[in-house]
Formats: sequence, C-alpha cells, structure tokens
Amino acid sequence: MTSKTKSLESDRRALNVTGLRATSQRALILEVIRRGGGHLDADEIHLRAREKQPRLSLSTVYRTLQTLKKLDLVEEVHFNEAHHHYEVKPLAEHHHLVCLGCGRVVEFQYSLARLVKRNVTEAKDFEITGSEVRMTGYCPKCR
Amino acid sequence: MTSKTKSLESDRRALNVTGLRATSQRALILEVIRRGGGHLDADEIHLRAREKQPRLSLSTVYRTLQTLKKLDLVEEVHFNEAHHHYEVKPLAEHHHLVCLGCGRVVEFQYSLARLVKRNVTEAKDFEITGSEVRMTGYCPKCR
DNA sequence: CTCAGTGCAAAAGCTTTGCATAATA
DNA sequence: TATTATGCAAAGCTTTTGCACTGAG
Repeated sequence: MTSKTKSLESDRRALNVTGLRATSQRALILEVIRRGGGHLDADEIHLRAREKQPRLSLSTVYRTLQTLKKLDLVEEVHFNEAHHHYEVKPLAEHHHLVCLGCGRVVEFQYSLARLVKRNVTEAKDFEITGSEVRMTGYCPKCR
Repeated sequence: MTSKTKSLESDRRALNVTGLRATSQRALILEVIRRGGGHLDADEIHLRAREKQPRLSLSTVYRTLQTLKKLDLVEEVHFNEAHHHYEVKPLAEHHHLVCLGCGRVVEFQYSLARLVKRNVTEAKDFEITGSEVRMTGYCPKCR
C-alpha cells in the first residue's frame, strides 16, 4: 500500500466520521493540500487538483476549504496580505517566518500561547484557542 | 493649542519631510486613523473621514494608506481574515488578542521577536523587521 | 430514492488603476 | 507653472452564492 493510498483512506475516514459525504473532490483537495508543502492558496490548490480532475471547479475548492476549516482538518494562514493560504492542521502550535527578499517561508515551533498566557496580564483571563505568528524580515541569503 | 491641532501639525511635518505634498486629505486620513483607536479598515476610515470632508473618495483612502505604509507611519494588521485594518505605527512591538465571541480586540505588548530570535534556531540568522501576533480565543465575558 | 455536494455562471466584496481636473510647492 | 494628488468610474481579484444536476449513502 502506498502512502498516498493510506492518506486517502484516512482522509475518507476523517470525512465519514463527521457525517459528511466523502466525495472524490474532497479527498483530492485534502490530498493536494497535504502534499503541497502546506502553503498553497485556493487558486494553486485548484490548479494542482485539476491535473487529476480537470472538471473540478474553483467554487468547490472554496466550499471545501470552508468545510475543512470547520472540521479543523486544515488551517488558514495569512502571511500574504493579498489572499489566504492553507495547510493541513498540525498537532503542535507553529508559526511562520517570511523572508521579504525571496518570499521563502520558514516554519518554526514554539509555544507562544502558553508563554503569553503566563506573562501577559491582558491574556490571563482569556481562553486562547488559536495563535498565529507571522514574522517578517530577511533570511541570511537576502540580508 | 488643542492636541488635535498639534497632531495635525506634526502630521504635516511628517509628510513634508518625505517630500510628499501635505494635502488636507492625507492629514485628515492620518488623523482619523490616530483617533480611531487603531483598528479601522479602509471603509471605516473613509466613512469617518467623510464626515469632515464629504467628497473624499475611497480610492484616495486606499492610495493614502499605501503611501503611509511605505512611510512607516501606519501599520497594516490582519486580525480579520476578510480585510485589513490600520493603526498608527506604535513605537514598541505589540500584538492582538481577538475574542471570537464578541470581536473585541485587546492589545498587548511583549517582545516576541527578541525572544524568538534568542530561542528558535530557524530564526537565529534572520534579520527580523516586523512581527505580528494574532491570538484568538474567548474573553472572560464570552467564555 | 433523497438529500448533500458539485459545476457553472453570475454576483459580491475589497482593492487598484486610467484619466481628466484640482491643488501644492 | 510643473508636477503631484484627487475624484470618479471602470476594471481586477479573490471569494461567495443561486440553481439545476449529479452522485453518495
């Protein structure tokens, strides 16, 4: 069994659990996001998915993205001001470092929510459910 | 001299320094952003500015916003996925805590960039020029 | 067989741009 | 007076929605 088949099946399972219908489009979109390295926007997802399923519409991509967000299967990140990017929801809190020179996106892990909750008065009484950090700057090469 | 007059004059000075023309529209937009508590989107800025200058166009708001960003006089923040918000550039690094219940935005200050640069390998060789943290959750009232 | 999901086209935001006019330096 | 900035209208993008059709359960 290939790893691709495996993730397709677990995707199908994930979809089934929620009572949603496991359509080929949803499985494909989820697969594209997973294999896409994490940082694709809706249009890129559509483009790649259409290589396998040429009739897939952009509206379905958007609708599926919304569905998957609600299911907490994918996460929306905002490092580009213009439009959103999507990645399969990781287990640990992680963040992005964006190089303004070459556009490269570096991920890093750090429990900022916990730290902020401990050290910031304003956050003490907050129940923090999500956190997104986007740091910009210049990577060694572009500096 | 009122404090309002004072900021208008310093705005004018700030604009002059850069070689840009100090138009009444620019001064007004900057004033609206400053008085607006910080978290206005383009449309809200337009709305408020038009109370004083009814013929001000939305395009001018957008163009001015771009100009002011380049001048580093205002900062664009992204706590709403739909569109951008603007605030006058603060001196210290600060971040946002957004309540998913009531939409309230709480600001807090914390030198995350410094901390991340110290503790995260991936960030060690990065020259970090900006950082934006958007934490979501529920405030005491909405929890 | 039923109803959720899809494709297509059209609409709905937000944002940018072209061009003639107005205002600044 | 020479540009730069503005207003208006039109265009451009991304994202959403209506509706008839298709396909999963």
